Amino acid sequence: MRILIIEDDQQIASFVTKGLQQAGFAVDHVSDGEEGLQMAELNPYDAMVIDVMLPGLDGFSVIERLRSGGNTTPILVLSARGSLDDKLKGFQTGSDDYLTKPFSFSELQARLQALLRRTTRGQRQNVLEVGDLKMDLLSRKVSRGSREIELQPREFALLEYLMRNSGNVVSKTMILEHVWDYHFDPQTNVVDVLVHRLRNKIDKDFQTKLLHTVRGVGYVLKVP
Amino acid sequence: MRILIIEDDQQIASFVTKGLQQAGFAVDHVSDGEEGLQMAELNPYDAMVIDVMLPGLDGFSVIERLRSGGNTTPILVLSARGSLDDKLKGFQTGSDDYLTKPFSFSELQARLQALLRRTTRGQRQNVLEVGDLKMDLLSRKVSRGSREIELQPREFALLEYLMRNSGNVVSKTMILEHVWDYHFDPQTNVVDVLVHRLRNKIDKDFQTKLLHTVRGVGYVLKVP
DNA sequence: AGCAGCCTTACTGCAACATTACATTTTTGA
DNA sequence: TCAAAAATGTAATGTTGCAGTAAGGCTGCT
Repeated sequence: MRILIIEDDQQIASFVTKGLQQAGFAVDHVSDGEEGLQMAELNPYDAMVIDVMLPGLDGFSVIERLRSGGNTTPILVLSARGSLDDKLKGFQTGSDDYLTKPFSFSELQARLQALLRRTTRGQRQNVLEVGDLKMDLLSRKVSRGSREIELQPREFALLEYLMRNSGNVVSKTMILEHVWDYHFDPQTNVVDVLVHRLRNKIDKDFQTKLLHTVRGVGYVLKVP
Repeated sequence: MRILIIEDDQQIASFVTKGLQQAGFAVDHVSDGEEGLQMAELNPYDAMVIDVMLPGLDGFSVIERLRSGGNTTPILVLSARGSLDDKLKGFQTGSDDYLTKPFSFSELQARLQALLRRTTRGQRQNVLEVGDLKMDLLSRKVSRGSREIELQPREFALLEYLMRNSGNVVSKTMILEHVWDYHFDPQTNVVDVLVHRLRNKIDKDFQTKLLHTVRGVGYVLKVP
């Protein structure tokens, strides 16, 4: 899940950014409207958090320009307390929810997740399963059979990608794009190494292997 | 479900009263402590929402007198922002949860419902336990095994938060919000330092460690 | 056999976390 | 009310472990 935050207050921005990262989101943060607009147009975000008070191009203008450009990404607006006009204007211009400062992080997270749930309507599940391998996306816990498995962040991201595409072969290039956000060849064997580490954790101690390599193509996660 | 609200600020009172009525609760509202006490003694409420700042008899006195009279109705305390003392005093005097102003209605509703869920099935919890670590919320005493542990207020608040979420990872952001009531990034390592101090007291002299760090995410309190 | 593609292992840089000392704020008690 | 003591916050420094790199071994295909 990729989130873009456009907020000029460094303290709030840092707080929200770190909080969402710790909750497992991939977060980008910019401090002004112009830059935000560019980022939003260049990358496919699952949601955005936009402050209305911004130097230069303000939040509403950003939203207007995004929407008129055909962008339908869900947007959570941050505004100063008690300004009802802001709220109305927010909904009119095409945002999906708002939050007045000061807000609590847990509330922001709750609303953001509600927004994501609503817009992706049922597409995304909270639990992925392949054979006896289970992954809970909310608690970020992974288990095989009755045994819990501890994964590092990168390993988790890789496994998530493999599980979302289970049954299908995913190429190294695709893995690099989705797990590392690389759009070029790193000229190293990062993927190989990570696959190896993941195998040690999910396949090594088990009879039936789930992660198979397809020579010359890539990898598949499936029951044999 | 009957709820009593003791709150002198008319705007907040009206806001909360209407909100809860629309959510299907039967709500009574009074504006001062004396009257609240009488209402609480006369009627069987499922929960109460009490402001600490009240004209005449203040909120804490109300709670104290209710509790000493044998009343065990769950209580949600409303207090001014950022006053840690209030929180502690709140728990000491026998309230069950607190909320600092300004708060959002959805948060109040969520906490109230959590309170009702917690208290209606089974007894109200005055003691939290994780492994051999015990915390008594009323007497504010903490022990591990047979050994008593002295904690500072902040340490106590942190441990309480960890214990209430034992088994789950809590992020630093969440800790900042619930233990410090910060809604921004302090840009310092307060949390790290406090965790270290807490560890010295609850884990250092013991074989099995309970407080584990999850790199990049936060901390968990659990038996390994 | 030879080679390309993959696996395995060891090493290392860096960021996150732990630890410590010290400064500041708050509380306490005369 | 003031000063000592306690509690909490800040910042500098030390440590650890994840993740990226690269070298060398293995495997299966032509």
